[in-house]
Amino acid sequence: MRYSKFFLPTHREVPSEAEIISHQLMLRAGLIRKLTSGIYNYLPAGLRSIRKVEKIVREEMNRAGAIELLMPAVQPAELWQESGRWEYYGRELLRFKDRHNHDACLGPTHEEVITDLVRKEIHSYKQLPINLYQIQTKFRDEIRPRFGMMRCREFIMKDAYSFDADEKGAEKSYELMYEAYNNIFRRCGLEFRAVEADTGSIGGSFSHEFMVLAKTGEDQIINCSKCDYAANLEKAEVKWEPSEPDTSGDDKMEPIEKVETPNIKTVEEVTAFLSISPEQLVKTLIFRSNGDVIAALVRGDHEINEIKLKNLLGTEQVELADSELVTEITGAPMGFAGPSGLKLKIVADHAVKEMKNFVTGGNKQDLHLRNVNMERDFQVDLFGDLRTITPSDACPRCGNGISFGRGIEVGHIFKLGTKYSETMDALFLDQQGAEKPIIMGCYGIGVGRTVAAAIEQNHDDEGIIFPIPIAPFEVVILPLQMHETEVLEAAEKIYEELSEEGLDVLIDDRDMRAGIKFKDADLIGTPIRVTLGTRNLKTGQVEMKIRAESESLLIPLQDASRVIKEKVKELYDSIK
RNA sequence: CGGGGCGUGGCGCAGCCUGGUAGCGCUCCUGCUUUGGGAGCAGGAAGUCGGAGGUUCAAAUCCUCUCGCCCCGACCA
Repeated sequence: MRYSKFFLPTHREVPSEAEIISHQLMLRAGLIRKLTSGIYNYLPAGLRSIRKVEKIVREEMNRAGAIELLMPAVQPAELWQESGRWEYYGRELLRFKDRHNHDACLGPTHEEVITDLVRKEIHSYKQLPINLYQIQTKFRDEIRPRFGMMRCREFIMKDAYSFDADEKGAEKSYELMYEAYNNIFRRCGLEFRAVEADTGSIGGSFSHEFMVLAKTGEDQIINCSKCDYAANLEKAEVKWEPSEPDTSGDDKMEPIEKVETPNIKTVEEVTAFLSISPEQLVKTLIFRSNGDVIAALVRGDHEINEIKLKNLLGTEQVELADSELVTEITGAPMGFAGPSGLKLKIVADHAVKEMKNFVTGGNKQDLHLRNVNMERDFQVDLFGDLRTITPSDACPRCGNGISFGRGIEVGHIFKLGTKYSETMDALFLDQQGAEKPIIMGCYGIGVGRTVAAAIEQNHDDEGIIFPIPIAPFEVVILPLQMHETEVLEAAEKIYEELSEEGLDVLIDDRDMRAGIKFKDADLIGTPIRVTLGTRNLKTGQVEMKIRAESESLLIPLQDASRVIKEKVKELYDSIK
């Protein structure tokens, strides 16, 4: 490609709308332009990068036995009503009416459409297993789009759906996708990690997220220092074992004691006021859960995990109560809630089970209680893992230490089970002639987000440092003196030779000063830069520089194409 | 939806408090000089100051409403 004939508008200045580095660089390097909030144009260079990710995705999906198809963006409301998600998906689902006043939506995902297709066409175990995928534009009307390509409303997604006759087959399909995803992100040149995750609104029983490791990631992830356990913070299990029964006799229940705590509300304030440690206090949190109100108890030094709470309760939604509701339920302003005397369902974290003679709120303004004990002073309806893991916790699998990090979710795979096939009657006849629901899995990759994550992970002060497999161009050639025929001809020759080899080459044939060409080449992040100038051509040499390295080297002009080609191969090999 | 911030040539911003000729840097165009890390000089183009209403002799500036965008939170792949 000739820069002069291409459409690659770069900016020197950082657009004020962009906060994170990948967003800034994608705008500056001319990869994307915003149309409106959360909706972007992919400019030609950005599209090239997108297409390269798609190509890797296709190759690995096909290799795993999946089959590509393409489903519509526009979907009828009936299917969503049938699955129940017309209500449940909420305002993120962009709805509209067509001219006949029929409700429709723009697909944020395609479980309904694919399940409908499969139930109509697949009726026998002989047609299973099958895994169908597409690369298609999705629309999710995000409450708050942000960070450029990271959280858009309209975005390109690869989504795959597997259909199996039995649980064992479904597990196999899941593992195939797990492997394929590892291959895809490795081949994109990314540093990533598969972590256990919550299933969210897609539903299902089990899932992994593929996280590109980056400081600016929206998700917190934890991983074990010894074994291969890794999980999203919101999912990470807390290791809990009942401790040995205390036989020392120190566990005697003391009489309950009221303490005046004027305007002392937070855990910090209460523990300081009473000279106790947070481990001696139980936090009582009031939640709204599908119309019910419940109380959740965690130890003072622990944080409630709403997702775990939601899963323990088996409800679709939990919401921390507002001050009005707290006052109504406990009879006291926020900060003085306690479990004793509450006429509510009470759930508690495992750690609370071990506690004796602890402090809670007194359900009265400016009152706390000392020496509160379970059973005697209140009953817990349900115990469970309710708290967020902390750095001092042990790995839930092997018991060794864990570490915290941040990641960008670029892929997510789910074991769906029969959630959709049962509600939508996607059934098949097994070998015995018995009718059964098909067992499903679904598997997504954010294509644009993968490009953004790659930039987030690979950049410096000058701009992007693209991993070569997803770079818009593999090689950029800079003829510095456009009026020197010697320079121009040498550059053209290398350009033609490399292009004929099938490499993606950009030649910066603009009549611009050298500095501008260097700056743009660095900004765009092309892995290999070849500079031709009168200075080095005098001695028959051209300069080759790897974007990711600081040193450049001189190579003889006559060997240039061969050496560059070898370097391209070397860069690819370093990734595989 | 709650909190905060911002809308002024393509981009980045000043001007607003205290109303009175719409400015700066970059970009863009022309010419000359320059030419290995975002050149210099000279000339030039480009803005209904987000929109609507109001106050006023006079509004980018003050008031009211409204639309859009960004950030934090809630929420969510």
